[in-house]
Amino acid sequence: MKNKMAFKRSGCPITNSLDILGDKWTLLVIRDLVFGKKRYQEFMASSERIASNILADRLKQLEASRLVTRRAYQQKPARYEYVLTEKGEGLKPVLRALVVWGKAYFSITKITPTI
Amino acid sequence: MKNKMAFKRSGCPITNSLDILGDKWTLLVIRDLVFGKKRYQEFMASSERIASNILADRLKQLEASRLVTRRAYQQKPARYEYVLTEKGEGLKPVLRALVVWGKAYFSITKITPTI
DNA sequence: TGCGTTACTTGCATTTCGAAAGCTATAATA
DNA sequence: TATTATAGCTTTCGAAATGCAAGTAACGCA
Repeated sequence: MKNKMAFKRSGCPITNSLDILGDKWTLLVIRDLVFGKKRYQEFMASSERIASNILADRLKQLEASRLVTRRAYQQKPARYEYVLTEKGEGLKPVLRALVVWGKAYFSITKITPTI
Repeated sequence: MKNKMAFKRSGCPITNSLDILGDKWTLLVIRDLVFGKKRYQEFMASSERIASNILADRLKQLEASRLVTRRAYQQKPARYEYVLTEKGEGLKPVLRALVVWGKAYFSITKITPTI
């Protein structure tokens, strides 16, 4: 994993946010975390079918950006879970706004997450 | 330009939204449009220094997704401008949420857009 | 005739994505 | 004891996206 955006492109808060969130998967992982998912296989089970390597990469980036915390929930064998930090929880309004917009403009929307 | 996400990955409104908005540039172009920028060179002048081909591609995608309208503001020579549709304007709450989050968690944020 | 402006397009090297297969440690089962 | 299963990843490699630089087209102006 190489860091994708080590420098800041500008001082704009939108730009700073997109440097972390600006791709097709990161906010979906955060959505799952908001829904209470914690484990690797739970994220893998989502209907968007994220590739294993992409998920691992995103979880590492989210940890590096301090949006999630990784901790072992058991030893032998070591198993891990991911939890949103306060910074990560702070993205709920962004997700809510996306839900509102998505519902308003995509008729194919079937599932309506309550965040 | 090939279309990046012709099919829908799921019925989730967040997923549907990210199929259009999920990259590092699209929401920045929309931010500029919200600020009243209309012309190619105005978008090019933004401090994030978008590449010319990427800008052209994003404007085409935004038009295809019906978030912006392209129209000639003069003939001979033909010159074009871009304006947000209602669907595009509908993204303001998303941008506002990103500004709030970006301001809260990035100290390096200098510019504070008022959307 | 030559230069500047606007709105792009093209070429090409680098980077990222993504599907599939593989790996490691341990538990459960035959 | 050997095999299979489970969880949490990592590796490989071809395809697609990105981004820098240069080029193009149509016109106005000097």
